Amino acid sequence: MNEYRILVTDDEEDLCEILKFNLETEGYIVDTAHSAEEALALDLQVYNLILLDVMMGEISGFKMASIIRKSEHLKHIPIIFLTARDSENDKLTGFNIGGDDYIAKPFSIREVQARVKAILRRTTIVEEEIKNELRYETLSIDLRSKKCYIDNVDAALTKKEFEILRLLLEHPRQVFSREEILAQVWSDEVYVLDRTIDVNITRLRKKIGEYGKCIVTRLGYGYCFEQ
Amino acid sequence: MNEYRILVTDDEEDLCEILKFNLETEGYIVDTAHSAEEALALDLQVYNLILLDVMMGEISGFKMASIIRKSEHLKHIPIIFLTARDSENDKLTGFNIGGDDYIAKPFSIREVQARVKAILRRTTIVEEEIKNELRYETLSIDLRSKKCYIDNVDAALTKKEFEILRLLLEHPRQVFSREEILAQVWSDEVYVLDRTIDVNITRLRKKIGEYGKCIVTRLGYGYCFEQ
DNA sequence: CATATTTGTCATACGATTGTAACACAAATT
DNA sequence: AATTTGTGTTACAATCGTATGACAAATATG
Repeated sequence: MNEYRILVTDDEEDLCEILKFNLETEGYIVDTAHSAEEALALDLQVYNLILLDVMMGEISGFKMASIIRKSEHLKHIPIIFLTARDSENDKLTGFNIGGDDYIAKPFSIREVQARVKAILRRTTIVEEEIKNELRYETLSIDLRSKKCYIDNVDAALTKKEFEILRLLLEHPRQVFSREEILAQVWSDEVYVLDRTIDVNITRLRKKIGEYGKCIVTRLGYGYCFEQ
Repeated sequence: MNEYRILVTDDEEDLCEILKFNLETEGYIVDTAHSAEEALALDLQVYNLILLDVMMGEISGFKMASIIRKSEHLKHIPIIFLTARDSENDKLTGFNIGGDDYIAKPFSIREVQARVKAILRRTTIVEEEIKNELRYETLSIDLRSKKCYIDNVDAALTKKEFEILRLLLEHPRQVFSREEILAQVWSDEVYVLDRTIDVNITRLRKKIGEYGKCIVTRLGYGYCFEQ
């Protein structure tokens, strides 16, 4: 779930390999294609990002990008164009087609890594907002279905457990006193003892496995989700 | 308190209204302006976010953004650019001006809502963190996480230690008598001896290393944090 | 209405925090 | 210099705060 798939499309095979190697050291899964035709034959929707050379054989990068942008299943995939040093026109065309970024050759590997990271971060934040989920590593909670997943497996939290986790996850690093948790999670319901929270925290911790350690007890203060 | 004000600036009045309506359903307070001139006449510092069309009459969105970025009172306000994909705008490099995000037209309302939410959350988290921090050189305390860091390393203070340090740090150079410290930190809890404070001060000093010297004893008066 | 699930309370055990006492030392006062 | 007063420091004990299992009450579900 934390793994991003990237497709590198460039007719220079050496360059493809350099990019592949350097992006893989960053933890991405990288495939390569050496022409637009080859790329379009792949199942593109598995990719989270496409690096696309502008100048390629029969079908140019721009042409390929516009094909992608016309496909319902693919149009959301961010595209970074690679092209020969700033011809302002190319840059314009690139953005017009809907490229998300643009890197001029020759480029530094560092620059590519940075831009890739920035784009992926931006798009995943937005995707999470659209899906209404909160996430920390492979722990995610879906605010619509009120479910908590760990490695995409439902942790089967009860209502109280879910609401406590939600509160903590919405404000990471902030310590919540028992009074605050009571006010937020139990709201104006009947009175319950402070100790009740401890018990619910214990149950929650047990259900979320390793992530249970992220719910930290701050002695005398309360509880807190630590990243 | 949870109300965010957003300014939408676009010369297409219909689009402004659509955005206004859809952002208001999300609970934001939305104003609109139909030109940069109109927008700049407003008291911009009340806004938490500005949505800015790039292509507008006399003053472009980029121009307006750079004006905002040059103002001390406004430069922190996040800006999301709205750009037309088919525009001939030759200032795309202006993304360097300091936009926080950009959205290409035509866009889905969902996408706009998501990006707005993402940006606002990000900026408020940062603001909260700044607001809730007390700092002296490389010693900092975070009032939300109740933690004290020295050179970004957690000093692992206990509750009493933290609360004493907080009191002193909130009023540097002010001498606090033991009675005052008791009242502030122990409040109406059980009685404890004056000497208890000495011991806690000693423990605190030990934990904050070199900064321990900043907690100065004023003989016959009490303690004080000296910068 | 019966059953399953969730939630709350109690009792106990354990460890961290905090308070106290005792002594050593420093500063002020005589 | 002697005395008084105030503070630093250590060690130890008391207290406090929390984790957790077991059970009961409440709530949801069929």
